Amino acid sequence: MSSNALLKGSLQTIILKLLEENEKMYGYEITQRVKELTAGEFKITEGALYPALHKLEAEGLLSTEIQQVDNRVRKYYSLTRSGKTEVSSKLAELRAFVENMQRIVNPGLKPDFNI
Amino acid sequence: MSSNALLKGSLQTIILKLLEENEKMYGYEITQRVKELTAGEFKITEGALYPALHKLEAEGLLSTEIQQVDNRVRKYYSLTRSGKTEVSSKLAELRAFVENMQRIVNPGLKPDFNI
DNA sequence: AAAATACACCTATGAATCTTAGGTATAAAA
DNA sequence: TTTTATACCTAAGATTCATAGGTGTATTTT
Repeated sequence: MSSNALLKGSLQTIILKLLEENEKMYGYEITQRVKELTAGEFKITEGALYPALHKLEAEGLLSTEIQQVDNRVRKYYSLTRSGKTEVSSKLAELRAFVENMQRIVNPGLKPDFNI
Repeated sequence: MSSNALLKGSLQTIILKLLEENEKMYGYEITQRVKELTAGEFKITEGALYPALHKLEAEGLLSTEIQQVDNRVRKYYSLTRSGKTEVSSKLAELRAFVENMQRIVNPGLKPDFNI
């Protein structure tokens, strides 16, 4: 996804958070939503996204449901119960990461907690 | 480094930023400084650090200087001119990453710019 | 009508980054 | 004397992602 090296490791967090807000989404929709939320700065490639979705499903964090729309197949993903728990955990990790990076790059500055 | 998946890709940024503030540092010192700045939450492993330092040196961003201290060898790293330029670029990337993650996980919230 | 783009899924290969697990050696502390 | 701290290093494997494909339908553009 995109050319930003920092993005490594953040894809699961992004997927889980979007599904926390949207009940169910399909793969292509996720790529578009991320593009639109970040003004095109994050581009999730399908080569990264689909394996990530399959892995989250295999771990029991997501469940799937196929739908036919105009002779096209859509595979909708939703959070399972343990998926919902995992979202909080991933967001806590993200907050900790940002705080710690702030301590390194902004030494002497009070950390903020709005992420 | 540590168990946080988000850290993937942030090591170069950390190294370059620490060297921007310290003139010169050696490898072991970097691991200790990061541990102390993050209250032990980021643990940079030597298996990650040394290859990263060697790569940054090979790319011309860092220069080295050997020193003897009590019969022990220390290899000090400093930013080259292009290393100094690269710091700004990496920090800009970090800010962009955080802002975009905020747009995803805190939709409807004003981004902050203190990183 | 034909060609290109958008929609929608997928996988395989390789690159990059990290963890784990070693190895070498000196100095200090238990 | 053994462990911990200091200080450097590498090799093998895991994980994650980008690139580059493949399949097929629907819509838009030419």
